[in-house]
Amino acid sequence: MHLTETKPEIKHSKRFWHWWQCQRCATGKVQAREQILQAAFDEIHHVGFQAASLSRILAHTGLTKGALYHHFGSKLALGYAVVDELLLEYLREIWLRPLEKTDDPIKQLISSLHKMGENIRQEDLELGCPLNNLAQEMAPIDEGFRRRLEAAYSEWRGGIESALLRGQKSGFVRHDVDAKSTAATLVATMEGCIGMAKNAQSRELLLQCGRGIIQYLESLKKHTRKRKVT
Amino acid sequence: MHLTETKPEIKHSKRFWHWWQCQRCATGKVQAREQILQAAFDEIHHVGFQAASLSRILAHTGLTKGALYHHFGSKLALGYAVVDELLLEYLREIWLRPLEKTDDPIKQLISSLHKMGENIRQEDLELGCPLNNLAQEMAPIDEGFRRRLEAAYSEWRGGIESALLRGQKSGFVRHDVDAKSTAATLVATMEGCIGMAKNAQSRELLLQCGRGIIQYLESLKKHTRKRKVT
DNA sequence: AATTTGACATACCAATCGGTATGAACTAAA
DNA sequence: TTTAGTTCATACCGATTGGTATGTCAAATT
Repeated sequence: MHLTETKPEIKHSKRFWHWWQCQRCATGKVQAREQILQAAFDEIHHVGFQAASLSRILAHTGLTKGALYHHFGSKLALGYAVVDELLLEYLREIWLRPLEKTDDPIKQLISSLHKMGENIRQEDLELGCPLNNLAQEMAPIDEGFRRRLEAAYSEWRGGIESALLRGQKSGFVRHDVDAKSTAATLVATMEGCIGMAKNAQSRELLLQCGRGIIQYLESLKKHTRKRKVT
Repeated sequence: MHLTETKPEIKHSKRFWHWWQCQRCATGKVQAREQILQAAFDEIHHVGFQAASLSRILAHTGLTKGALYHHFGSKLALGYAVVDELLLEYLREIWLRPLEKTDDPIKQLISSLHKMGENIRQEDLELGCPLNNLAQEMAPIDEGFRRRLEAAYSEWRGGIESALLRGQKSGFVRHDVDAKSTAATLVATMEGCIGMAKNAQSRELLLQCGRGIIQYLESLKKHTRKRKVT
């Protein structure tokens, strides 16, 4: 899944000819697959996977079905690729990577929540969490989707769990909290809050729920002065 | 919701003759609309609204499009009716009605959670909460759906909020809890837990999250002996 | 008895869906 | 230069979709 890192900057010098300016070859050829992936992600984020239209996806890229079915075997395969190559990466970059670098997961999570509450755009508020959207729609319908999304959720919970355990060792987290169930409750609550705010189209409700989560997180803090780090 | 018990055993006998025994008119006529409603609810619960097929819905009822478009103006109108006449009733009966009768909302909520955890069928676990499903799918797409579903959520939150306020007056709930934001967080967390358990297809995860919610509810209790009621 | 209205069934429609077959343009290898 | 393999575009397919127009029969109304 990480093999796409190897995409070359200038793959071939082929882009300069065709006697004057082949728009397609000049700009997008090497990115055709990524274009489709991103457009598919957007389309799915807007209308869900089942209602996602391949024609609309392609219309947004300027490509045609020939390109799509050259890179992806089917609509389902395209959907899987969106999860594997985009959704999972977003999750890791936004939620998991920051947690790996800290011994104070509570502080880090609160920081992430604040950052999200401040930076979230109206459109994203209305569209909700793409991971949760896809999970709620496709989990009962397609086992392939369900397994991939469950793997993502599992990784998410696992990341929080191990961060909480590290936090306990470092003295930032109370020792009587069960890391595993706390991680599960945290993820579930965050997704639930985003979903509720999405339906209400209310940033205020999102912030309200966010404060509830932060309050919950604060209750997990260890208050001894055993270690005081900046 | 349980009215479907009265559906006739001999589903297709209606075509046996018009002039001596019209099965349809004899038994099911008044229920045709409710049959379609219930079948639509099931179909939507299984595949979502957009992917819901009118043909499949009708196939499950034995009726035809003539009946459907006689009672409902469009697929959208059918979807709205499902929300207004079925979903909202479920919500009120299962979650809101019990709360109205008690002065100890925490006890009541914990009881409801236990009941749900014990009685939930595997199929319902996999399909998730129909209200949440519909909200996550349709809120960004159709304003009519969104408003109706938001009205439902608002009623849900409001019911919990006023129950919490009554609980405070009666001395069962701590006075420093903010009823409104607590109600919002509770609903969001419950939906989030159901959604997460649905994706994981794990009753264990559902129970785990449920314990997390109960733990949160316990923290809202007032522990004075001011009033001790059975 | 005659007529209207309600409650459906039947047959059909254009539009859209995901998917495929074929071929053109181009590159890399021989 | 020839050949083989990529990378797409074009044109088309059957299936399914929501929706409609018309017809039929029973009950209600006049």
